[in-house]
Formats: sequence, C-alpha cells, structure tokens
Amino acid sequence: MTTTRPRLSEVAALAGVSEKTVSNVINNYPHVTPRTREKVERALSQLKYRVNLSARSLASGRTGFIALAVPGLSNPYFATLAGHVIQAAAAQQWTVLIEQTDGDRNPESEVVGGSTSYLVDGIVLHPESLTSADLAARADSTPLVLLGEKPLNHVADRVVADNVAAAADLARHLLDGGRNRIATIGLDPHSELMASGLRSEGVRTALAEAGRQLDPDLSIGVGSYQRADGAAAMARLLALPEPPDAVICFNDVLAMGALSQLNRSRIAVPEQIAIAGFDDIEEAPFAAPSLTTIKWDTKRIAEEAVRLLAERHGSSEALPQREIVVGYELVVRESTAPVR
Amino acid sequence: MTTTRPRLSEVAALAGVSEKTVSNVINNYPHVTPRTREKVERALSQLKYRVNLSARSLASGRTGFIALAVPGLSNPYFATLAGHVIQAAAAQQWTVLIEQTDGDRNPESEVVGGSTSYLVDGIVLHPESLTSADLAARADSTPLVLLGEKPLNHVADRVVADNVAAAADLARHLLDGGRNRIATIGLDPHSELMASGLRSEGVRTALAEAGRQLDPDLSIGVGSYQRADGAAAMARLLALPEPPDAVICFNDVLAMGALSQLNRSRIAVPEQIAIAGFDDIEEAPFAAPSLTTIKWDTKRIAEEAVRLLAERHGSSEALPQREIVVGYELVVRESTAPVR
DNA sequence: GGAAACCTTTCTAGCGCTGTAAATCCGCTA
DNA sequence: TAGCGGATTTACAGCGCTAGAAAGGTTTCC
Repeated sequence: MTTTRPRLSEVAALAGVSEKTVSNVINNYPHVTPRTREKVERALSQLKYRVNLSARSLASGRTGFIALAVPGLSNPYFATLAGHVIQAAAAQQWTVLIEQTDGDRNPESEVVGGSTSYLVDGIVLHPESLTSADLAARADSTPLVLLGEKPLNHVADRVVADNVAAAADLARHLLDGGRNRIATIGLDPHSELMASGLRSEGVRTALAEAGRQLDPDLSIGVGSYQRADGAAAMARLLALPEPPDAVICFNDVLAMGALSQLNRSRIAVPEQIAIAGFDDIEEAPFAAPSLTTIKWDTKRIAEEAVRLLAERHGSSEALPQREIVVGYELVVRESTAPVR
Repeated sequence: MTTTRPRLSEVAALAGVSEKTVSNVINNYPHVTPRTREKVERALSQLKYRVNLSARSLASGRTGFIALAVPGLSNPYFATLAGHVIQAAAAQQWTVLIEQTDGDRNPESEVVGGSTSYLVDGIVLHPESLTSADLAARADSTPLVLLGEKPLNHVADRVVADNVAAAADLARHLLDGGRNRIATIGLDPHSELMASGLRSEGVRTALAEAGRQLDPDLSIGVGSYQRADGAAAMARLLALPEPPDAVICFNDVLAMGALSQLNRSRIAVPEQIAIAGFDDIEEAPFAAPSLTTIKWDTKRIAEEAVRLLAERHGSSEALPQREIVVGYELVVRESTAPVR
C-alpha cells in the first residue's frame, strides 16, 4: 500500500499561503505574484508534491481521460493508431484508456454505455459491430467520435475515409495493370456499412466501370482479420479450377497472410498473382515482394478525433454532428506490378 | 459537456433506502436482504446509474488503474504484450493506462516518479534506459514491476526471462547448423544490462564454447529497433568483404528488416545466410522464409506482472523483492535451416 | 416473556481538490 | 491623506462516494 503523500494543505502550510494559492500555482492561474509563486514552488518540490488526480477530477468535473476502443492491438494498424491517439491526447493533457473490443458487439456497447463512460471526457470508437440504431439509442452524453467508416450517420461525430473510392482506385490500378480475374478476401460483412462491405462495393464499382463483375467464387469471406485467415482464404483461391490473377485483401494483415501462402505455394508475385491490401502497416514496404496498399492518414485521423472530442468537451452548447473526411493514398509497390 | 448523471443519493431516494445501502449493493456487501437488494437494483437500472469512478477512488484510495510503460506500440511485440496486460488487468478490475516511452530516460522516469504514479495502483515498466540507480533512488511507493530484462536487481519486483541463455541457444542452433560466421544486429547497448547487452553476451558465450569469438566487424549497432534499421544494418553486413553466413537480430522487427534487405539483394535465405530474431511476433511464422526466433511466454509475463502488482497492492506489509523467471522457447523455422 | 445475539440499515465524516465569492492589499489619483 | 480600482489571496462549500460505527430489527434461547 502506498504511504501518505503530501497534500495541498501541507504544501500550503510549508509555503505559508492558502491551499487555493497553491492550487493556483499548480494550475498556472495568471494572477500570482512571482514571489508567492516561487515560495510555493519551493515547497512543492521540497515535499515532492504530486496532485491527486481523483480528487482533482471529482472537484473539477474533468476526468483527464479519454477512451479509445479498437478491435485489438495485435493488428499493427490499430497499434499504430493507438500510438498516434496517445500522442494527440497528451497535447490536450488527456490520458488514453485503451479498450479491446475484438470487434464484438458487447464490448463495443459497453464502451459507449458502460461505466467507462463515466470515467472519461470522451470516447473514440472504431466500431465493427455496432449499428446506427445502437448508437442512436445511446442515452449517455459523453462526447463520442466514430472512426474509420463511412456509415453510422448522424449519431456522432465521425472521422472517416472514403473506403469505396479507395477500393475502387485499387481495383482500377489492378485492371490497368492487365489483371482480369480479381478476387477479394475480407470479413463476412456484419453489415453493408462496415469496412468490408464498403471496400467490396468499391471493387464492384470499378469492375462495373470496366464492364465486368465480381465473380462470386472469387469473393472469400473470413471469420477474422488475422494472418492465418488470409493464408487459408488464399489457399482456397489457389484450389479453384480457375484461380484469380489478382487478390485484394481488405486489410494488410490478411494480405500478409495471403502472401505467405503464395510464397509457400511457389506462386510468383506479382507475375502470376498480384496482391494488395489496405492500411499500409509498417511491414508492408518490407514484405517480399513489398505490398501495394491504401495508406490512410492515420496521424491525422488521430488528431482530428481528439480535436473533435476536445471541442465538444470544451463547449456546453450542442454542436452539430460533424464529419471529417481524411484522405488516402494508393501506395503502389512491387506486389501489383503490371503483367508483361 | 456532460449532463447530470444520476447519483447515489437519487438512487437511494427512489429505492427508499440510504445511500450506504445502495453502495453496499453495488459493492456486493454480503449482508443485504434479497428484498432490499432487489429494490435497489430496480432503482439502479431504472436510473441507469453508473458509479463515478473519481469519487469512488477518492473515497476508497484505490484508483482502479495500473500503468503500463513500454517503448512503443508500433513494435508488435509490445502491442501484443499490452493486449495481454489489458486482459490480465481486467480480471482484477483494473484498467490499463499505456505510456509510450520511446525507450527514453525522461518518459521512463516520469512514469515511475511523475504524477501518473499518483493515479495508479501500480506500474508495469519495460525499461530501456533507466538504471538501477535511478530506480533505487525512487521515493514513490507505488508498486512497480519491471519487465523483460535480467538486471536492475533488488529495486523492484521483476518478471524476467533469461536473455543470455536464450541468445546462447540461438547461437548454438546456428553453429549446429554449420554456420561459421555469425553476425549480430542490435541496439547499441545503453548499458550492459539491457536486452542487447545480454543477448550479445549469450551469443559470445556460445561462440566461446565452440572455440570461436564474435568478429567485431560482424556486430552491428543500430539506433533503434525499427525495420529500416535492420535493413540498413544488413546492407552494411552484405557490403563487407567477407559477409556473415548467419545473422542474429536482437528482435524480430530488426530481423524482418534484415530479411527484406536480403530478399532485395537476392541472397538466398537460409541457403546463403541464415537469420534469426527474438520475440516471435505475429508475422514471424508468415515471413518468407518463416523466421526462427525466441518465443517468450508473453501471456504469462503479463499475468505474472499483474499478479505481483495485485499482491503488493493488497498487502500493507513490505513484501520481499520478487523475481519471476518465465521460460522461453527456441522456435526453429525455415530461416535457419542447416547448410547442406 | 424478556433479554442476549446477531443481522441490516442508517448516520456521519471525510477523501483532496477546485470554483465562487468575498476579503485584503497595493499603487495611484485627487 | 483619503478614496478607488484592479490585482492577489483567502474562506468555504461542496464534487460523489465509501468506511466505520451507531442504530434499529429480528431471531433465538432460557
């Protein structure tokens, strides 16, 4: 157990001022004379005083925390995103609580409605299973920012990217490179509105523009976004009588799994089959061959999310629902070099 | 700003009991009659009551948080570790605050001595730069568990693995496979005691057993544990008049970087050069070729760390410094197949 | 039938800090 | 020198909850 730490009253006594003055010094209240400030600071450091954040939060109503809920940190994309959110939050004096939802509905709704929400000034959620209806029914008024997906309109502030357009760009790039049979590997969409659904739609759009359509046999659904799922899905594609000549995986982790399966099966990438993903995770440029992917501006996503939270937290008026659209970039690497 | 949430007093009024009785129900105090409990629970759910954790923590002295400080989440090893710690902590009703230190001394000492420490019931730190002396001088009495490294004796509880033995095993495996010129790529050791130093020592030990020694030219120091560092270091090794036939990277991220450089340079792995790492990150088995590495029992590390914290938090007596040694496993994969 | 013994519930203080409003101080002006 | 106005500082009341002890109820036993 922790021994007694110095309290404000002790610092005040030592410095010969009131508690409130000490508090003013700590909180950089402007109207404190240099002399007083110095006295207080001396006492502060002499006693090694540390503010008790629970007490501060109780008294001030500001908790100093925000929650970040993502499917899981083992996906490098979310790990990186979390890192950026932690940094952006630090600039606002916020500490980040990370919740892992596994993309399941229960933990997701617990985050937006459970008692975590009492503890935080705001919530950043990357939803995977929650629906618009769930969110609309939310009673809690803690500021909420939704991440990553286009949908879930008008239930909360959002920072989104255009998944449909990005996926279409990717498919067009493949078509331009001379690919004819394009396959996709992605989560069985819980809902049309989630990433998989949107990316799938983008691919279909691009194919339609080219006067083709997505062969249902070439559209593989997986249970989760793990490497092993990507590898297994790829194996299924290879077992087809007429395998694809390009595969779009709906995230890089799946793509890395698929790529490993291709290497294992001695299929030449990109000569025989091209492969691409989404997210531009750290390992993408280091893969063999390096992976073509869609790069989101993750840092900006994190910053905007925190900014939206801060704005809503700072003003008591009801702000309108806002949507920030962040850009993306098609990063072309070796894995999708054109067929000769 | 958040609108008013129901308070204990309102629940109490609705249920027709005292605040303390409501509190007793919430905290599962045993002596509450089923009838009273039911009345209270009805009121609780009717009002959608959520406890205010700041107030609880102020009143009870238990914060409900622990801090986990690691260099950074972008290293998949730490991301995975963080995931496990979050899970283990949840079992103790603890929420985890993640701090990213970048392995720098300032953030590390801020974690163990700064005001975060006022806010948490315990700290799990994976130190990179902090020395025994720093830790010994620590005034703060918040329970602290050190992770990962052997050293830093007698300043805090530790969960460690035998880095020297693991590295020696790896080197022996390479020697057994017929490798003659073993190189290492690792952080310029801040101190002999950190992972790089210990792993390096293990390699030297195994070489000495075999009557050889580490060629200084084959020991490359890097500035950080990133993929690009591994690739650059590998490039330097390849530029040598007499390149190595095996490379031990002091973590998997470096190894993946080195591997990509090898692939780029069309060097056959493992035929021309074998490569190995530490940590068994998720992508290791999916690399081409799959990566031989040392696998720590990360889940157990997380669990033991949380357990140590819980024990120290739960008892007011001064427990002795404890050290938990977790095992490791040499996972042999394709990247170190023996030379023919 | 009455009192001891035990189970339940209520009462009363804070936990350590901040916000508000009021008190005090100080330098100037008239 | 008194009077003013703004700059500083202080007093004090909680924030919402839990701990400990007192009070109130009920059962049991002689």
